[in-house]
Amino acid sequence: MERRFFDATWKRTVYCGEVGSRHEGTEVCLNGWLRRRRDLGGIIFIELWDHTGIVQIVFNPEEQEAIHDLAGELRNEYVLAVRGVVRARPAGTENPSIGTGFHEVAVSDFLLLSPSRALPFDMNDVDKVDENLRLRYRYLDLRRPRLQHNLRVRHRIALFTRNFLSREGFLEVETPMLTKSTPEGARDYLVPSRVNPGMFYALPQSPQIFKQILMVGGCDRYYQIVKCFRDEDLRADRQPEFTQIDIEMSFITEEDIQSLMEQFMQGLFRDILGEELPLPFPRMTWREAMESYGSDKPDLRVSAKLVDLHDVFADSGMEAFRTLLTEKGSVRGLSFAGGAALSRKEFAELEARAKALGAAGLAVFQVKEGTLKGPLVKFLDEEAQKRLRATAQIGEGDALLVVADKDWRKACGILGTLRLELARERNLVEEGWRFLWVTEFPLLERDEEENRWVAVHHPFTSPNMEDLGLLESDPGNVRSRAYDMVLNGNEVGGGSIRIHDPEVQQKLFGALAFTPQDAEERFGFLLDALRSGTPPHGGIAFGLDRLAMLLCGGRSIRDVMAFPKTQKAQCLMSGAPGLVEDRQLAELHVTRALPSKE
RNA sequence: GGGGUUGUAGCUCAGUACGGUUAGAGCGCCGGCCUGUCACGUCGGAGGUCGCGAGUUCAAGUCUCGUCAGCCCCGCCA
Repeated sequence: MERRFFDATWKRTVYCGEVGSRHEGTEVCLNGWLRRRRDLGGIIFIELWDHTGIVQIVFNPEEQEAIHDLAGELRNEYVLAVRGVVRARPAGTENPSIGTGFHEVAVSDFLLLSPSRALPFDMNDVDKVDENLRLRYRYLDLRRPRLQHNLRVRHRIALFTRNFLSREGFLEVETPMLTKSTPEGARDYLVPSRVNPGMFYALPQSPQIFKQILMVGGCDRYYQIVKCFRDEDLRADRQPEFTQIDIEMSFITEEDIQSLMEQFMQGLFRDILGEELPLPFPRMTWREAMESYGSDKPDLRVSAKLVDLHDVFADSGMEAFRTLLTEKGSVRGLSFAGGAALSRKEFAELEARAKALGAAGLAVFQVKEGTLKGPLVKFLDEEAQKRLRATAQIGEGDALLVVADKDWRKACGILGTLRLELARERNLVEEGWRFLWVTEFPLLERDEEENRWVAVHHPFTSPNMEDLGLLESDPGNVRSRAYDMVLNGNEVGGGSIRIHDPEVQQKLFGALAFTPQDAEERFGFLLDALRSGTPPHGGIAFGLDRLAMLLCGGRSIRDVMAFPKTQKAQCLMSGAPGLVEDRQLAELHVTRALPSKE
């Protein structure tokens, strides 16, 4: 037979998953992958797949003998163009478990477009396959309905974002990928400059400074869906390159951006999931989040809260706690409904976990048969016991876990971790989408290694103007104008009102222990810009990958990225990163200095 | 940098607590039979450096040490 090629006559007239009653009796052309074949000796069925679904094709030797004979050679994942007439399946042979299951295509002719080798894993059973292999053969993994769905959801998120922000007057502006390294923050990915020997670009950790300068440049409202790069260790929700929805606005305060971003989320969830989010989202200060939930990104689906046991133990007979409290230490509790049933062994296991998190110990109170039990009860008089039960709101059958530490953040953090672990183990995480804003983060925190103050958010975040006076006297207690959007215990976005006053900016660089020359050298262009007529401005950035992950119900952002990297930041498909030739390095004025193997 | 976990046929796994014939199963692959299946059925066949390297032992998939890789977590991620 003459060799035939794919041409206009073989282009599909309908997607596989869309074959239905309206095509009955008409000839259609389908393009897709052979997902499964059932050769009954005479009649042959194949399932043809594309991203819309699956349809059954019938090769009947009585109807098309020559075509049927050729079909015997077909194998899984061959790419075919198939022509045939759509008809209702004979009564009793319908398959309601697939969308097209009441119809089939009686093939009249087909063209093999591309055969496939025997594949390294079974396409029909790919959910269980080792991620190693899935990443190496990502093009096969991508043919799974799950990943197809995720990529399409991700596209719809990006599309909704562009439509929403464009409608609200935002301008999408591209900022450079080859930019300048700044020493603050995450480790940079560096790119050597061939024409500037010894000099390096950095890939952006975020377009932060550029978007602020766009505000100085009169752009008023900017956004960008943009790749960002951070050379830090990976996690299920962290990749070295990831995508931000980056947003900045002029002449606004916190309330403006927060309420607009709530509307954005409301629209997005309506569009993607058909969910109606109630507005406004609750606001919570960072301090309250830490004290009540032991986290700066509280998961409100878990109802348990932490309590401050200062008043219970301040005058108690418990010497160690009393001393701790007089020295500004902290005793915190986590009420644990049903915890009275906890066995000695289970508690020991809990205590071990608390210690692994850095706790000196873990104490427990249990309410059994109306009385408070536990090793510390003997230190508490009747009054203090009453206060404990009232403060912690524990009743019959409940328990209270107690951690003491000289640092309240540590005590709360440990209980916050236990709170989540216990809730997950005991299925106490409620369904739903629980958003909130966390506000008033501290501006600065102490870096003990470098022995200096560093920015919690970034060095362009505006301090709360009321706290400006504390910048030199008590830097740790300066509140910032930063805010995070938190969803179900995930930080999905974070931003701030920026510093638009060059003097405040310089003051902050001072607090971060930059010399004036340092500041000028590194950020002089920003300071110059700020001195050139700068509107008050602020913004936010959302992690597109994390949002997509949550909206797809996934556990890892790898499942919403087409080509993710492994925990060692490698691409198993392409083999990146790889070695380069000496000639390339020489051009870039770079030499290798490999670590010696001990 | 640290802790945990996994690694046996192309894929998913069993076998390892207590070392002992020729390392098994299902799926996939190859071949035969089979005309309404849909995880088609059925008969047969090929397919193994038990991640890699040392060590203990008469004997190692199994025990010891090291190492590599995937995943989860801590540190880190303004």
